[in-house]
Amino acid sequence: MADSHKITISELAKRTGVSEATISRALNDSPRVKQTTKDKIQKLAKELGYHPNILARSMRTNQSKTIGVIISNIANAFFTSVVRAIEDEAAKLNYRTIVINTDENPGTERNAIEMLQGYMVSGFIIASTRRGLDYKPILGNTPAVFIDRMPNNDGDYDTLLVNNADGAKQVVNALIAQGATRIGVISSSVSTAGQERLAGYKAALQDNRLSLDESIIKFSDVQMKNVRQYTSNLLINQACDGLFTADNAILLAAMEEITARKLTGFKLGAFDNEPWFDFFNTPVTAVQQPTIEMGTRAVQLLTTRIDQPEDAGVPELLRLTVNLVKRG
Amino acid sequence: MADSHKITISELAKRTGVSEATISRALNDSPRVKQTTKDKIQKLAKELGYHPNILARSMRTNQSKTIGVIISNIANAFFTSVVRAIEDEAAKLNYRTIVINTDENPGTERNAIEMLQGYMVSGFIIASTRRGLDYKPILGNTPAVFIDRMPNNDGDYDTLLVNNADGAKQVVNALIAQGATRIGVISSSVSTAGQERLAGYKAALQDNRLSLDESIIKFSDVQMKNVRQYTSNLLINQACDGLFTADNAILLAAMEEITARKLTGFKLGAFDNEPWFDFFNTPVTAVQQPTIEMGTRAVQLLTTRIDQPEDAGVPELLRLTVNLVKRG
DNA sequence: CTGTTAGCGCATTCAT
DNA sequence: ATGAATGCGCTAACAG
Repeated sequence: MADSHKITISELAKRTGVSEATISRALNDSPRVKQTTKDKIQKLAKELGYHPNILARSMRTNQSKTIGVIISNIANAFFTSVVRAIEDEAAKLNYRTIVINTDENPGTERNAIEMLQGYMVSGFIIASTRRGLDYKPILGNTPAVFIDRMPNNDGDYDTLLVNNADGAKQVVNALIAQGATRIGVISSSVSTAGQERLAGYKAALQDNRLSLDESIIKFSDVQMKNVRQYTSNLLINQACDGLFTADNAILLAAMEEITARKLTGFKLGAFDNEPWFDFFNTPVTAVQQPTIEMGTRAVQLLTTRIDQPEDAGVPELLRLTVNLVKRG
Repeated sequence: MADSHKITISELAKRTGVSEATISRALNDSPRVKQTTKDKIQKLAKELGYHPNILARSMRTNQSKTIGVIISNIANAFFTSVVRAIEDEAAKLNYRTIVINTDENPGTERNAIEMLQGYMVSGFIIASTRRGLDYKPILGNTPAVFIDRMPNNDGDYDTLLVNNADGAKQVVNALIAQGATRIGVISSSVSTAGQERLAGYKAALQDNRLSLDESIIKFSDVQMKNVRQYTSNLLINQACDGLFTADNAILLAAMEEITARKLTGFKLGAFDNEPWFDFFNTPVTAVQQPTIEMGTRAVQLLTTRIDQPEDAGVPELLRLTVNLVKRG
């Protein structure tokens, strides 16, 4: 019963006696309106609690100032942090975000993109869950930036990754420096990042003249169902004195097994770092990904492509650096 | 260059020779269209990759099938989990969500609500950050459900809380059972939840005939700047043999101090639980909030109010139960 | 500096 | 069973 009458531009026009066009211009602070008129209109708008209908504006201008963010697994603290940075930077640049979580489900990803097209999103930021997908026909002319994982269409889109191989190598080197000589690894099969991290693991072994044993290289499934079993297998049966987990989700699943079975006598390494790793009973040496930078840069790259397409140049592949955090 | 021509209803009308109205009806599976016509149109729409413009539809129908979610601190794992549940349930009921994080900033909260009004959201789910605010005039007739924190307008809106006092009491009782006799507490001053949890703490002391010492009751600031100092103060200067932290953020800040100064010889309790608390070197007894249930129920309450306002009845205040997880 | 006109894409009367 | 016409709220030509 409060707002019996919704405040629109035409409502303001009626009340002030000027045309809708003038109201619109005044509200958008156009220089083509006399200052006194502007003042009067803006004052009234504030009094009446006018707020623009973003949907109508988006339709009219054919751009919604909204970024569609498609994330493969929001439960992963890494993505949570990236999304947070995306939202902050987007807000700063006067963009809104709509975040969709795909749970690593390729079908969901495609649906999400198409649904967001219906929202007339100005662009996408995507942590891709399907390696093989050709995004060009789906995205059409809509700008997009890919993060964390390389899409098939590298070359068509700006892509923002970290130096996965180097980071993994740093971790494994640290484990070796801590005395480990037989280091098991549980990597991820779903993302390109997992493959690169595995390559870094191998490089570290080679640099340290440790032999490569394929039987202590494991791959987690999407739901992490097999990680606990692999952990015991590596640390007990395979007698590993080191374990490298290739992402956050894998580490936590492995820690469950380590804690439950009170496994000790090995060095633990991980990709992805969280402040609360400091509190773990089993020390974990990890690389911290630049999540804030990744989210911030992604938005900047995207909005540049949206707002100044001519300035954007050819799509780039950027590699951000990671930081080693030694523990134990 | 791919989709040189965007597929709209009028485009489909041209290609099929029928009117836009028929296309619209067919696409919405109206019974007022011949089946064969429907089939033909739906098939073509699929072929051409037609997707409805949600903005146009929302404007026309005056409802966007979108839920505005306003969260006071998304970095808190508790809220992350609730939001996740909200998104899942909303998707199931064919609603979209737009999530805005206010960082406990009251000004941001108000802006967020007004901005989302511009998106014509069908309703709000709000973790309020301002105790004193009267939401009625801002929200108007838009349905809303409040979660985690009691708004001033209880009675006007469905509200979904946990049994804070009881949960805190359970934790403190457990600490006492573990042998603690002088339990310091760091609570939150911003939310109503913090006050209720403090009441639960006091109740537990009373039940166990422990005296209440106001000098070991502290309140965190919003940025948790003072928590580390309080932690040392309580555990060292005040010689507490127990510490109760009233939420996730407070616990983590306290753990920083505990870890840095290697503080031992006390029992730790907390509101909010995370799976990885299992891995901490200092065991923490905590209550797990029903985050999934809270998110799910919030969406159900809200969508009921949106879709069947007559069935919704008077606004309810619901208290969900929490589960104690003993450690140490 | 301001007004008039038109249309974004869609769903919905009211016709037929 | 289908079509014609209208308008949601806004901005962008085009006048003047």
